[in-house]
Amino acid sequence: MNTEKELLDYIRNGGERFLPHVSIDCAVFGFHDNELKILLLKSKFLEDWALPGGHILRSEPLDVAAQRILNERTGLNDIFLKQFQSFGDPNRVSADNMNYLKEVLKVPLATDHWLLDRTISIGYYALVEFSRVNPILDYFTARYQWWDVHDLPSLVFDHALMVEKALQTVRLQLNYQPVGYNLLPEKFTMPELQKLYETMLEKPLDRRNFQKRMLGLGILERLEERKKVGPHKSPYYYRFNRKKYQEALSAGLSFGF
Amino acid sequence: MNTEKELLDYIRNGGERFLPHVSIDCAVFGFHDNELKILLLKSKFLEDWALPGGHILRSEPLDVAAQRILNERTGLNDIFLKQFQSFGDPNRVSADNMNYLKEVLKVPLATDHWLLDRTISIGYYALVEFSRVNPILDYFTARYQWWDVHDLPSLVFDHALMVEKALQTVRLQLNYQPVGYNLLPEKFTMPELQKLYETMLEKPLDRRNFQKRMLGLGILERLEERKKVGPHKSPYYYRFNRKKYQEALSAGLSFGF
DNA sequence: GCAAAAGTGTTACGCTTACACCCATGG
DNA sequence: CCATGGGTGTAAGCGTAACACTTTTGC
Repeated sequence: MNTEKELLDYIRNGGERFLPHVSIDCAVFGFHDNELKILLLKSKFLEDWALPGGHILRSEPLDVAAQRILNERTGLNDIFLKQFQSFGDPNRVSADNMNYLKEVLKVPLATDHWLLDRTISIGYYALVEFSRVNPILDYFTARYQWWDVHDLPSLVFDHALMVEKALQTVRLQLNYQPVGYNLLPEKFTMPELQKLYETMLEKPLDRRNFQKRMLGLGILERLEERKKVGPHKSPYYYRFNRKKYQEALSAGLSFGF
Repeated sequence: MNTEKELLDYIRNGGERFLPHVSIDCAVFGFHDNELKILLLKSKFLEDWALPGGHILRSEPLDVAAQRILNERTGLNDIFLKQFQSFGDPNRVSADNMNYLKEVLKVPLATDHWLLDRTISIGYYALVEFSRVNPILDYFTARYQWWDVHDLPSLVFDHALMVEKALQTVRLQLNYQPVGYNLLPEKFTMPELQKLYETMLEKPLDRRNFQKRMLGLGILERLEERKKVGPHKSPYYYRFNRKKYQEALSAGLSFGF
């Protein structure tokens, strides 16, 4: 949807290509500056910020739709994505909230229009490597911005609830999901990994015990290279051993937090 | 839907009262004879067994819809119900699977009929007290039956997948959800409670450690009464102290399994 | 009296936590 | 040389798991 023409076609005829009454919204998490961040977009037509989302093609599986929607917006492929909950409050998107469709776009819309009828949204969360995301603007979107999850702007519809539930889910699954693997770059230091877990768990961890535990899982490889980052000893780089990580996850790995 | 007339009206005009493209299916778990059971129904019009399910009223919240659907089928109120996943494979209900609507009911249906179009189903699981369930038949349903989760019949659509995911979810949440509270009757013995956990965890537990752990949680009350069940010592009855159970859950209770 | 199941307490082990000193680097 | 942060091992304590004998009951 890069032109007004495409947008109008989407509004008028999207109901033929997409499944009405259902949508997908994605809480995209990244990690940067020792903060857990979430990617939000600002529509040209709404005051508040929103999760990236979209509709499901008529014959498209849900997981594929979520991947496609994020790929169109971030350029990323093979994103770590998990469905976490569906949101269906009948007033989650009020008629008022959709008024921009009529007013801003000057398009006459029937009350049973596919975009105005009640819509259930399926919530996905994504874990991505912060630096690899290059948001792609479309005709709908004014800009993208990463937000610290502790300091969010006002969100449209029920998206604040979605973020809250996505966060809860990620935190609960921290012990069993490859959170570090997906949120950190290829190479990272032990203090960086620890900061990630401290941020997720919202509590400080003991450096020595943390390192013992992580190395004890047998899924990390220490590199020769050290990161040079200031007036002190340089930390080693580590990377995940993909194969061993996969094996450990299959075998019921728990990080023990 | 107790008469053919009501059923026909539902098929013809249900799309006005219910939200199309979305449905709810419920995996109802009970515990009996030391087995975890699931409640399935046999439609008059299908070969295979099915989870109880239904559609969402146009302005009804999801959780309310799930409660209503189960209440209509089991007579139970205030059921412990949790949404666990939405299922949206485009072929989860094939056109062939819906042929019964045309053939058996002899109703001419357009291809864009609200019941034939692709439908996303929101999966809920319920934990109920086995003995309190009195299934209510309607015009659609031939009968209900409890099935051991290890020995299920052939299921319609993608309902086998739903049962599998529901089971996974229940097992994962065993430590944080009041599983015993909802699956057992008011009064129960310690061996019964232990059997429930052994069934859920699929492994034997030590009697003494189990009892210590459960009593240590401070949510059980021992009654004077003992259950008389055979040529051996009679076990005490216990019941949950609701108030303390709620407090413990809020405080982040974990059973430790 | 015997078979079957329930009531009960103690010990050992392992895992988790707490904790401190030395080293490298940049300014 | 000093401030900052990273690398590393050990000891104590707590929680979990292992384990056996006695009691009750029905036949």
